[in-house]
Formats: sequence, structure tokens, C-alpha cells
Amino acid sequence: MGNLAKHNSIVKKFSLLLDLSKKEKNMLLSLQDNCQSIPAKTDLVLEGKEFVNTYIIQDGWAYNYKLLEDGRQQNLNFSIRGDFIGLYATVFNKSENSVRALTDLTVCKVEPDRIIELFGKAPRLAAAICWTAARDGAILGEHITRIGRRTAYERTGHIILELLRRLEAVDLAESDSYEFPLTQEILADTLGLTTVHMNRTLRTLKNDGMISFDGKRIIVNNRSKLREVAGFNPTYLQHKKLPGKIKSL
Amino acid sequence: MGNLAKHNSIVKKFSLLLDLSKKEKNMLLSLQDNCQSIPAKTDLVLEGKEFVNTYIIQDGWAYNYKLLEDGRQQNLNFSIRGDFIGLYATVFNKSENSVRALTDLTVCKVEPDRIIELFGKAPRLAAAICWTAARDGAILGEHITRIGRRTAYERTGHIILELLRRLEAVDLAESDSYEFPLTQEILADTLGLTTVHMNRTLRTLKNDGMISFDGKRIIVNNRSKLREVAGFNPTYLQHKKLPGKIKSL
DNA sequence: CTATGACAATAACCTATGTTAAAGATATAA
DNA sequence: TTATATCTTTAACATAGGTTATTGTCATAG
Repeated sequence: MGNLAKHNSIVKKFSLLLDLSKKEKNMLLSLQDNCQSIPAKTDLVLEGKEFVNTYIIQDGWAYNYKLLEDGRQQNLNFSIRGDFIGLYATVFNKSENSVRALTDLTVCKVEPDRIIELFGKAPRLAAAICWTAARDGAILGEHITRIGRRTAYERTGHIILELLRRLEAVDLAESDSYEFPLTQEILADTLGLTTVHMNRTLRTLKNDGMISFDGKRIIVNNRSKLREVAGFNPTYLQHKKLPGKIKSL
Repeated sequence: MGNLAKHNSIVKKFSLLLDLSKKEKNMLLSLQDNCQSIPAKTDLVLEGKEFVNTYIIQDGWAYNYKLLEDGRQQNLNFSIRGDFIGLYATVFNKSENSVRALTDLTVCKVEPDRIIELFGKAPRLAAAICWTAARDGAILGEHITRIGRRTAYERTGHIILELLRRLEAVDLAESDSYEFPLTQEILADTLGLTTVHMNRTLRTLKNDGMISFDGKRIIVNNRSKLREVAGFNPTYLQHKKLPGKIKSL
């Protein structure tokens, strides 16, 4: 178990927040007993549809998106290893946006009732799940700022750094580089740009020596400089030990 | 009590979600025993600052915002009567964005521990509070889409309709009009525009007969037409009865 | 091999929105 | 009533980013 637990992303992620007991670790692990593979481009959740499920990602990327009637698309956030998909749907049976597999995906399906059960039985895990939700909110807030008040160049650098940081936390990045499954179109739909301008902006970042690509990997060549020009401040992603009072939940 | 409860915004709001018992209503009311006035332009929460409080708004408007180093500002969301301010801070003692009083404000300060207590004692109220948080998330998602994929004209119409809808839910709008305390600068910082272009866009909306102003009130002249041109679909704001399973929390 | 489809790159041109600057309007304070 | 501050309106000009269209590249399927 110790080994399995050590390599499980949620256990690892939550361990950064609080010191998990063996029992709590086991509860987290047993939550993930119903895994399955999902091919890229499958929709896991559809906006407005009822009875959606909750999933925990073991491997691969997914993204949340919204569609306007005329086909315009806006991507809201990405989900990677250790992230929940459709968490709120647990309680509300309905989602306000769709979720699609960006790459082939390995996920564990979690019955909504089991999360509710967890909330009753393991308040500290509940608090950790709430932290997850709060962090998602913080990421959305940062995304609004990115789109509303930064230039295309800054936006692009900023999200590249955000993803680097998030992937590092689950051991999916090394030496400032990571596997980059985003097409320019998906990036454009995330940053509120057209594909043409997305292409221009990436080229400029490459010409400036900020980033480079090695096959499917992106390499951040000068992290601190990119951080500066993109105005990236990672505090909103920081894992911090939860305050002690959570125990009294 | 019945009367007091009937006129309390949170009680009213939560009653749309589930049938509150007398005991639950009393718990909600007793949460709001520490009210105070706060003048416009006061910061209630500062980004990055520790030990923030949670408030419930009784009257007035507040807004969340983020500042970039060079002074650019992005407003994330507005809060009105019956909304929580700094809810996540209850559990995390820290906020990822600042909150400022837009108008003079009447708020009830809620000790963080009392909300935590509520989570243990009244799971259905906890679920309602979660609904609140989920709705805030949905509003942020909609805001991203608004800024990322809509024109200035659409954005402006869309947010005017969102606010109309939200104010109606707490009896602060009538016959498609409401008190509008937003300066053009604050609106611009919300929609990712400059004040100059904000002014142009509002003028166009007025010229098109979509909206008009009567002193401090905004009037939506042709709601269904504005809804159409702004692509506004209010489902993300809908209050729905929570599913029965919440009882088993 | 060659065909197909998905993705990336680029060019030429266009426009929604930004920038700078100044002048009105309105309210509140002294 | 004048002063001060805040907010709105407008004009002239600039540009970041959008649009349309074409070509290049690469992987996979037949």
C-alpha cells in the first residue's frame, strides 16, 4: 500500500496540504477502484446535461469549454493527473460547461454518493477537496485577468508557466520542460485569440528565445525572464498546509 | 421571526434551493448577528493578506478585483445582497483577490469558525453554501467566455442582463430596471475594455434603444432583443431545488 | 506509394479596440 | 458660489489582433 499510495497523484497532492493518516490514504485509494480508458476527443461531461459523473484523472489531459450558438468556443481550464473532473456535479447533478478529453485519458469514475459519504466520514479530506475547488476558482480568476488585461504575448507566456508549475506538482515536468499536447487552435480558444494570431505569438516567443519545442515537448528556456515579461506570480497555485482548525470540522 | 426570516436575503435565497426547517432558518439568522456599515471604496479583503473575514451582504454592492504590478486592473465579479464575501477564506485564511465596497455597504461579519460549525451541524445548509460557491464558479466561467469570445457590445449587454437577473432574485429590480452604481471605469475594468471604448459601447447600446438611464437607474428597454444580440442564456444563474440526496450528507 | 486529414505557417489586408488629450457635466465641500 | 474632485463625452490617430485564403508538413490508413 505504502508504495501504491506514494505513486498516487491525489494522495501525493493532498499530502502537501495535510499529513494524511493511513486510514485517510486508504480511503482516497479505495475511491479510485473503478478506472477506465477514454480516447482523446471524447466528451466526458456535456453542458446542461443531467446526471454527470465525477472522475479523477490518472493520466492524460482534459479541458473545460463553453460553446456559443454560432460556434465560437472558449476553453476555461485544463485538468491533469490528480485533478477532479465534474466535482460540483457530485452535488448538483448538472454542469455549466462541457469537459473533453484532450489526449487519451485514464480516469477513475467516482460515484457521486461516495464523495458525499467521504464528506461525512473524513472531514479533513473534505477540506482538501474544498481546497481543490478553491484552487480551481483561483485559476479561473487568474484566467480572467490573463484574458481581460494582458497582451497576447503575456497571456501565452503566462499560461505556459502556469501549466509548467501545475505539471511539476504531479511529476510531469522536468528541467523546465513538459509534454505539450495543446494544438494552436485549442490554445487560441483558451486565450481568446484566433489561430493565426496564436501562431504569430508563439513564433515571437520562439524568436525571443523564451520557449522552444522538441517534438511534442515544450521547453521554457529562460524561466525567470519569461516570468517577468508575462507577469507570472505563482502564489495562486501554491499548496499550503491547511490550518489546524480544519480538524475541528 | 417568520417575518424577519422572510425578509432576510439569504433565507430567501436558500429557500429557493430547499425547504428550510424553522431550525435551519434560525441558524441562518443567528449567523447574521454582527452587522456593520462600511463606506464605499473600502477594501474588505486584500489579495494575499492573511486572516481575512467572511461577510454576508445585507445591502450595497461590492466587487472582486485583481491588480497587475503596472496598475492594470481586472474586476472578476460583483457581490450584492445575500452574497458571501470571502467565503473560501473561511477555510483557507487567505484570499487570491481583493474585495472592495463599490457603494456604502451593510454587511454581517461571520466568524470563520461559525461557518465551519455550521458545516458540521447543518449539512443541508452546508450544501446550500456549496451551491453558492458553485454558482460563483459558473459566473466566473461565463465571465471568461464573455471576455474571451464576445465583442464589446455583446459583453456589455450580457453583463447588464446578468446583473438584472441576479438583482431580481433579491428583489432589487423591477420592470427590467435597477439601480446602477457602476462607473464606466469599473465596467471597463470588468469587461476588459478601456473607459473610452466603454463609453462608445454604452452610447451605441443607448442609440440602438437597448438600454436607457434614468438618473442612477438603468432600464433594459427590450429585454428579449438584448438577450438575443448579447447571446445571454441565464441557466447558469438558475436556482434549482437541490437533489434529495443532500439530506444524507 | 498515394490519399486523406489534422495541424502549422504565412501573406495581405481589415477593423475593433486602444491611446492621448481635452473639454463638459455633476456633485459635494468649504 | 466657488472650488475641487469625480465622472462622462468626444475627437484624432495608432495598433494589436482579426479575417480570408493559400501553402507546407507530417502522420496514418488504405
